[in-house]
Amino acid sequence: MQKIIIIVGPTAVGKTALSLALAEKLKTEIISADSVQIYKHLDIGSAKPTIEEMGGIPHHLIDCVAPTEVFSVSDYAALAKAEIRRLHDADKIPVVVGGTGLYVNSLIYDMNFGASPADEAFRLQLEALAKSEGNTVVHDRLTCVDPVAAARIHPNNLKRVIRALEVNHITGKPFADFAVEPSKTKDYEVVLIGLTRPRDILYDRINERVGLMIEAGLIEEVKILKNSGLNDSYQSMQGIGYKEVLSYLDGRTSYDEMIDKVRQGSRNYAKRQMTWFKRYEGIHFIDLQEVSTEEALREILSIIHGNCIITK
RNA sequence: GCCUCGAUAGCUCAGUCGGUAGAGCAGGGGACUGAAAAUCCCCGUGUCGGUGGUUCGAUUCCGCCUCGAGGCA
Repeated sequence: MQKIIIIVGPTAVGKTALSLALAEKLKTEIISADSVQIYKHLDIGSAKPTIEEMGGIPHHLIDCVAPTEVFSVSDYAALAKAEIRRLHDADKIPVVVGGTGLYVNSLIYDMNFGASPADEAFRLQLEALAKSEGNTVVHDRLTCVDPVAAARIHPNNLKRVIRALEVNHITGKPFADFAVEPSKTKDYEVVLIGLTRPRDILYDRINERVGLMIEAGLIEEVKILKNSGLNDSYQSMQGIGYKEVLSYLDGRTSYDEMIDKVRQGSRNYAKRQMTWFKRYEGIHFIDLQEVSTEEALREILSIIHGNCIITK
């Protein structure tokens, strides 16, 4: 079974720098697992590595779709798996790097996304129903057709309730069929590395990075996107840093407030990411505050080669 | 100097007709199967500015003090 290395961690922890060094050492290529970097023209706000930073190492699943397009996990899984196959065929160990937990899940678990695409009209209809009759009415419908899924999804989590109904609507089968215990993929041997830093230090880094993004021209970047016709109804514009700057450009928030909101959103996001990654069985956490890049690399290499040194 | 209004959770504030108090945000924990940087759930003891007084009992009423905002001189 061929190996893949997956490096995860909260935003601003230092994934890019480490993965670049690792890819260099392994003479391989990088596959991104990031739901915003997938978009073209969302560069500064998504902390996309620049061409210079990439230093000649090929990156995949970055700049794949236009900001006007809708993109989903199943799209991601298909594209990423194709890249992984290609690298394996070339005898390279793919390095997957990213902070989007669901995308990572789509690679390490066997997930069945195939059967039910999105049905926009159906979603809108149920959203309207929820607005007029309340969330519980929609949830009650789910209880009728799929009590198992209904029991697992909170009535207020409208998105999920609607998705479960959508699957049922399209396939005629309960959502729970797709949501059994996730089974680990047999396609490859996954080496999972989780990058961490003490909470307060990570938050400081986030706050600082937002300032750097502004200096680097984030507002100008969003202005161009806005002028090209994008607004907050687009999926791509829901990213942290984009929605807030858009709101500022529309005069709905002050400059200072906008900066605070971007920082806040990033911090909250980092916390959610950490919750997600903590759940992975067999993940090797490395605290970048305690070890140097060199030491981290050495540790990762020894994990890859079997003699696991597990860090605390 | 005088008058008025404030002072309650890390922040913004609500409230207690006198029986020691609660929202939003922040923060913490968690969930997550085709929007996931999205979406959602759970967690609130704080000398109620200080100090005297009235009272069985004061954060609440009264006096004084401190600090802040505004007004009049």
